Amino acid sequence: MTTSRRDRAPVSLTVDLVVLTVRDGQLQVLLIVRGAEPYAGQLALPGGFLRPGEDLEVAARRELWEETGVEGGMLHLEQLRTYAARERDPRGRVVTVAYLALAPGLPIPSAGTDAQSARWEPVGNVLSKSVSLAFDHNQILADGVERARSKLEYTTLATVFCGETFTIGELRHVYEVVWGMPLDPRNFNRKVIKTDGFVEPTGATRSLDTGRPAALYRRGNKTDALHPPMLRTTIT
Amino acid sequence: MTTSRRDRAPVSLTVDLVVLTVRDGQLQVLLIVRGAEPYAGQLALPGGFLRPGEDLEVAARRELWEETGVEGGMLHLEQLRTYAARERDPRGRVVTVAYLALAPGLPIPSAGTDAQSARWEPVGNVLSKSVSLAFDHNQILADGVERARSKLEYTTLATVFCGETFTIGELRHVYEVVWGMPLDPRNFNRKVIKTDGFVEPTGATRSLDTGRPAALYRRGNKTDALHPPMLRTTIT
DNA sequence: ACAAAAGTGTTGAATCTACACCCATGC
DNA sequence: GCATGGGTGTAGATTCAACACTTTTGT
Repeated sequence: MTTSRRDRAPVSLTVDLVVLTVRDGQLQVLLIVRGAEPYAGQLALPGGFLRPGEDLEVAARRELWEETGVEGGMLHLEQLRTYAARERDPRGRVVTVAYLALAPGLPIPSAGTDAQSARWEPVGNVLSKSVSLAFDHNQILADGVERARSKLEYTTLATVFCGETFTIGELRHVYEVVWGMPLDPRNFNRKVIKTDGFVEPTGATRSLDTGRPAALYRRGNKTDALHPPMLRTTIT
Repeated sequence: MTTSRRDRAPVSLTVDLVVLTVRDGQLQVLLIVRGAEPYAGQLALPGGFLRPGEDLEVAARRELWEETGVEGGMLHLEQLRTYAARERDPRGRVVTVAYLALAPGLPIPSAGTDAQSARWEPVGNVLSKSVSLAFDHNQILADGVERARSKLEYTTLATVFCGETFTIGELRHVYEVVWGMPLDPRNFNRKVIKTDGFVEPTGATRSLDTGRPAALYRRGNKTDALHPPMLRTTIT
């Protein structure tokens, strides 16, 4: 190690969050309107600077709370990727660690202290570039959505989009929205039920406006890997 | 954004590499003996400080070359994860971005300028703690191996462990070593051949010491996703 | 001839897909 | 009754796992 002290680039670290939910039959992302330069007034992912001695995941939950009022205590949070391109932030060398959060349908967030406002936006509007985000946040969002899509295939993660208890139909709805394709309700039902540890019945049922009441389930004990995976047999 | 300047923790960024290869029927990782404090004389993953204005992936290839003499030009390199626990480095707040590299059987590296020596070590010896690494590198290695194992299932990545051209037997050997389980040569053959874009025949054959010569293949045009995946049907 | 590795055939089991069909509720 | 969504049955196609068997080389 002959690295001299001046070869060690000191950088600022930020944490940004891709918070996804399923609302109104669409996959939506939580965005804020930036209140300060750079990119003041523009839409961006929630996030901010890591504080001295703070852990990344702690910082992620804190920023989420401060900027959007969303309580991060019980949502699924996983590290997505780190972005460090030189020109990504006009303030200098700012490296960001992006996190992916998946949440059940959340209340419309109330503006916190650090943001003028926060809101849900359908990801389709952002990915198609009709809504443009600050920094490289369009890219980060695209990576997050891609991660979510593929994780639905080989993990039980879809259940975190649902509430504490849910019907198989609701779970199927999550898959259909995230993958953007219809699934056969009858085959989906069987597949989920017979996959060990995916969901477990609560015994209760839920009545919708119309139709037969559906059995309610909660998340199974299998946290992640699905064997065999839920296949989307169409082309990718 | 009311973040004051002192709330922005300046950190040092390092890049560390989990370089995996298949040698002598074992999955092996490239390690160096640290030449400087902290952890001088102890084994560690190759890596080092990011230089001002340097991109992460460039830094990863540079450190690999400087510390081990391995030419990173043509090996598969992907970001693994970022580690930022407060106590992970005695020098202060040092955050590391870990990269995973997969390479065909490489020559035994010659020591470079920054390391007293570099060598291959079977990952089993490290994961079982009979070999202990500096910093949190044991954890980083475990995460890298886990990533490699699962990527073999649903991507064509196993081919990067092979040379430019390879036999199906060699490819199967990669799977067997990384997954640590025997596979049926006959079924494996068919599965790989019929999976569109996995491998394509070169027309040539290769003779081993004994047995019928095997047809040679090169990587197919499908870079990543495998549909359907190569399933390990046994318990995980 | 024999050993060894490559590759093909085949068979029964399991799974997937596309339906027909029944069930339970609100209106 | 009728619309609507929940859930079961089932037949044909596809895939999988296991293993017999043939092919092609070196010795």
